Amino acid sequence: MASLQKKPDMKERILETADKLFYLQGIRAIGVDTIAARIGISKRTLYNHFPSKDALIAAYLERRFVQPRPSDKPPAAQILATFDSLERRFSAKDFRGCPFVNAVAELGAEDKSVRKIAVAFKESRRLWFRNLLNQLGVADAEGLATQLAVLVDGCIAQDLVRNDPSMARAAREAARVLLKNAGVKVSD
Amino acid sequence: MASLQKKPDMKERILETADKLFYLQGIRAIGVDTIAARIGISKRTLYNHFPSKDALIAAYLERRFVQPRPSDKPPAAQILATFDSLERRFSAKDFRGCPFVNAVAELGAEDKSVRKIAVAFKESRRLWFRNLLNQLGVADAEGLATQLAVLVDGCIAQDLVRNDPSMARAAREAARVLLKNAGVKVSD
DNA sequence: TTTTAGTTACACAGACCTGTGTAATTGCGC
DNA sequence: GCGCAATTACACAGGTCTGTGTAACTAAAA
Repeated sequence: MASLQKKPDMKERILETADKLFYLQGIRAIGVDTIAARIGISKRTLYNHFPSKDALIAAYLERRFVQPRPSDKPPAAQILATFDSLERRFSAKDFRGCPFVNAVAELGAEDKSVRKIAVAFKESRRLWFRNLLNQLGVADAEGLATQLAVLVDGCIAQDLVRNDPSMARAAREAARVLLKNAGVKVSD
Repeated sequence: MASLQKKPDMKERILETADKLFYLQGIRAIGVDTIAARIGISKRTLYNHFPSKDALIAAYLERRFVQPRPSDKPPAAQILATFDSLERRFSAKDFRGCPFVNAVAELGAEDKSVRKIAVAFKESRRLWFRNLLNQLGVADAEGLATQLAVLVDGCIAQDLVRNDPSMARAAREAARVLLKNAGVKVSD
């Protein structure tokens, strides 16, 4: 009972629920039983869609790997808007840090596949910054992109422990100074 | 056998070992059996010194809460030296991020006592920065201290996933720019 | 020597975990 | 209605974990 068998891909339903639980409570803290029970399916069904918990973890992280959608705003505004968006997400009470950093922290360095996707995610964001900086004609786009990536992860970590969304604004202000210092015209 | 009963406080020996294992492999990943076995003592002895694993975790984090020792170097140099020190620690292969951030990531937000000590640690470092900035006569010492704290945690998180000690240098360069922008004379 | 505090070995309870096996059942397309 | 694929309930193996109970042992203090 209580299972009306909605069409939308069982696999996706499992992933949705795993995402919520893994992210909010930790990967190690959540067992597959818990996930199945939350959806109202049997554990067997879950294992029919994912061969192991590790596979589910991998799929969870891959699903979290989303690129920012392209924008027509000016590059400098896009960069600063990153931090505004972070501040908004910090304010939601279901924010609990970066899922990739958390996964590496939880699962340890020996878990190669987790570390691999985490690195890929971090690098993809750094490259997104670098691309915008190149559009702005910044000389050391490489270095500045790295610094911006550091600011992003820094305010995320700070908010994770402090629950203080204003950390995003601090990071934004720092980013603004760094951009100005690199010769970028920045409005506010 | 294999237990020569060295005097030095059993409690401290337990903490030393717990520290190493908790930090390198994760708190949830290490059981009390593992810690006891590593020292060569019985699990019973461990529980004679700590009433529960939670108590051991708390003691582990408290032991990690060390303040930087006072220095006679000029304040600006002390601030920048923070990042040099981080780069050195990143290069050691037994570095695995910030134990407080990791603990919060692992144990979740519901664990109040862990979060509490993590917040205290982050704030103590921020205040250390603020104090130095005040000595330098920086106008917004409060805000800049927060930004520096963000840079510290940012490069730590980046190094945790990327294993790239140069992240500390990127953060240091960003810190240098922020200091200069605040009117601080900075040598190199 | 006797007392005492710390430690040991070891078993065990109770919980939770991942993953599998199986036979019955359900819903859907045909 | 029939067949088929997905799902279900449920038991279970085998492992891990935290924490306790107990009786014997050891070393050092008294």
